[in-house]
Amino acid sequence: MTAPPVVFLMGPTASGKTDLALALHERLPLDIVSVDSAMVYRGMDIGTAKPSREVLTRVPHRLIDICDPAEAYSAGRFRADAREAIRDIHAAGRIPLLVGGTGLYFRSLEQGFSRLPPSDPAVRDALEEEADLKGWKQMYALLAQIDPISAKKIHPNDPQRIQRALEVYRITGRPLSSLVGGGREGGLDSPLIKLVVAPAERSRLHEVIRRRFLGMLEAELMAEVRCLYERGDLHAGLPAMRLVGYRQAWQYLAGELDYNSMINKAITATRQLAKRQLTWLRAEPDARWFNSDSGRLEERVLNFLRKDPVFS
RNA sequence: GGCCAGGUAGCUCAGUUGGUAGAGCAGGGGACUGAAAAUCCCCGUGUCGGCAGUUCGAUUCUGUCCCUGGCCA
Repeated sequence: MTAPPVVFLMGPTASGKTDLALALHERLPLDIVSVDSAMVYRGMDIGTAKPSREVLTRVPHRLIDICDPAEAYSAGRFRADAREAIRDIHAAGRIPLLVGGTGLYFRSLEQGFSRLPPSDPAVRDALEEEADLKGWKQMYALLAQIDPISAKKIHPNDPQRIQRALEVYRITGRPLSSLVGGGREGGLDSPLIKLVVAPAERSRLHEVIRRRFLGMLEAELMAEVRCLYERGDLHAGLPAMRLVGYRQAWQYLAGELDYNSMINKAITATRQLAKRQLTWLRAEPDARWFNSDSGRLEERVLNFLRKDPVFS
């Protein structure tokens, strides 16, 4: 008896994953788990293109609205949360449909992680302060001393990864590279069906992204962001406030951007996000691709799934 | 109509004391082990507005024409 299966539905932002997932849920014994680093945040609905309130109550989605924007969610938490969700769904005799566009989350779930410590805000703050003082060049030099192997892999201009490598060293006393060397563990051992939906034409995706953002503004995105802005305990450095759209809207509210620049920069940032997502997807082995801008998408995906013994 | 300032990469502009040019942004490709909608790496031939002249050689100098913006009529 092999482990029960799991379906991945992956795609860049604005490719229609959410609607497709709902359609699949209606016709097959699939329950939805979100794989989205932005939809986890509560009170961030319009800009993350979450399914509507109405849809969420009718069709449960796991891993949406599970984190306050003041907190940093993480790939590590995702992996644990997702495994629990998968276990529950399997226990109910159904099949998990993991839907989203966050490449790192999919990979960490599928392949697991090396035994590394989770991030530690206190250590990060300390490193941040140190870097403000000495500069990241110095921090990189430090890393090169304690962990030359990691330093070789990390670009000197990549503060985020330099910081993580130093953090791991401070917490464990061991270089990141030595811990990663042990390989990953805790990956999924379920059979996987991987679906990718993406438009064949990039220009088409760009157009959809533009229209969608303008639609978000009409849906009162600014009121939503103003609400977050006025909470008082949030700031621009938080992961949640660096999300595409929210970052630019925040800058606009802070008077750093005029309204039109805000719109243009948000749309541009979304396009760039979609491009990065596509880079993950192209590297994904064994995925079945569906063109999202030719017709009858649901039907094509459904036909494909029904051919699988899992659904017969 | 006159004067001035411009017309250089998709956009904003720099530059060449004459040897056919380079940044930022956009765009494309890539990386990705607890922030990942994040963070980073790589990629720049374009009649240097048209035509003519000077010159071994003009995008660079001269003339002329066209276009844009400003000022004056």
